[in-house]
Amino acid sequence: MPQQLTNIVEDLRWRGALSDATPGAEDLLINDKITCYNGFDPTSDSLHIGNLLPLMCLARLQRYGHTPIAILGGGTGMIGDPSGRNDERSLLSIEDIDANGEKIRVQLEQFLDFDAKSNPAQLINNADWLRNINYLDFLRDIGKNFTVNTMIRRDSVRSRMDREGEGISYTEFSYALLQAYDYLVLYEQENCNFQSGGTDQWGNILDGIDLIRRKHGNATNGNSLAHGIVFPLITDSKGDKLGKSIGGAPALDPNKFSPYRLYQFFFNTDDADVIRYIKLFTWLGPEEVEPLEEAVRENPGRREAQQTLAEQITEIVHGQSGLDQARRVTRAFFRGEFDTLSASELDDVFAGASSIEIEKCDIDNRAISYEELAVATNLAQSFSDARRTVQQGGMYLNSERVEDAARPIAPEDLLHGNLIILRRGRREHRLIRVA
RNA sequence: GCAGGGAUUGGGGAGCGGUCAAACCCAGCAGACUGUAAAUCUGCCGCCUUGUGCUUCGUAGGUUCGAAUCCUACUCCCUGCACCA
Repeated sequence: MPQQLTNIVEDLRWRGALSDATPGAEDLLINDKITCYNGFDPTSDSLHIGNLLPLMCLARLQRYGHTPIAILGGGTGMIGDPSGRNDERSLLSIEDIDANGEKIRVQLEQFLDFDAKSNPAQLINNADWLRNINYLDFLRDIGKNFTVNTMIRRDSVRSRMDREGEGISYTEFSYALLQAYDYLVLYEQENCNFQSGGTDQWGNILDGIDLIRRKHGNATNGNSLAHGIVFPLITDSKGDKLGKSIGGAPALDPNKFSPYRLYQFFFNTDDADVIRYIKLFTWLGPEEVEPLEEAVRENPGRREAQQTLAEQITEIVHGQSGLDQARRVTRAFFRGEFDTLSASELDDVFAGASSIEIEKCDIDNRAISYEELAVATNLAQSFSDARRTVQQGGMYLNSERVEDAARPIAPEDLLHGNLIILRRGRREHRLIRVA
């Protein structure tokens, strides 16, 4: 009998999404309507799957009637958060920050409901207030509330202080004040009394709460006026950060990381991690997840849970059309269903899988070798790599194992008269269109 | 500032005049086994025109028939000490 989730706290707990919360926070989440903000850094021009957890949690809060605020760090991004880093950041130009911010704004908008009647989401850029700060005023009003003694005790600061050569710049050292100030501003202007974030944000969040306490005192019951909740750092069963194995977290921007690739990324999740990820990253509840848990146990080979995870996330991030596309490409590559696809569906596959074009006459003249194509499509890093892999039996042309890396591509190799599929190993595919 | 130590192929880390494209470990890739999994086993893991081939061992020079290995200068890092406070 699946358990029932009757409130947001039970929900988050069941998902393993709640790592810590300030005293009294849970009571408010259950019995009150709160406003919670979460910051997103414009350090890159796309959100990535590491942002999925905070994003989903804001969305979950909204579904339980709370009001979410997504903060775009257009101001804080100019300084750089030292949390969780062991080296000084290089500063981004304002133009880059703003350009990144615009792209991220668009991505954020799809996760939250901005038209809800009682609790519409908000998207705010902290550049609005941070960029106009007067230094002297800030030192007098805000800086006075912080002691350096406490600040240097933070792990993120201390680890950098201990390093002789690098150290931490005054700029990054000051970061904590800015984020605390954000919280104060949001508390005063938006009635925002919750902040969420990863565990690495715990210190920053507490700083903000403390600042609000100094300015506004405590609630009548003695608890803080402001609260914080933090999410665990998501690692796989080997202890690696999610996405680390492929060298960096997959981007949510379909142009940087196609829906197909996102689908595949999650489809390949280990049995040991898949249920945990479903709970963290999808809307599915106990009644859907428990059967999947059973499926992993009883019949892991069918990969029902992995498929569900991949489908759910792809749809959440890229919508129904993105999911359809990912599915079509998957079917085409892994079941070789090219014959059954119509011309327009084929176009869709081309769109969903990165492809390149080559000239028909080069095929007719047998002017292009397999290894050249493999390198050109980035399937192999170098000719040596291509040959090596061929030698090891890891390269395929249209599902035929390639014996000779130097073999030319000939007209009879074309599928549908204009299509070539390269494959490396079991799941790395490249599509080549012949024009 | 003084005195020592160090910078090696993605990471860690051997090598200290030829036998070094450079041990070993991790990561990565391919194959086998499977389930587009994990574990395990095998192979690979600088580049190319596959060769007594080419370019690599912080940067620039030098010594030598020959240097990652020796010398000089420079850059950066680490450890002591001093200076400052």
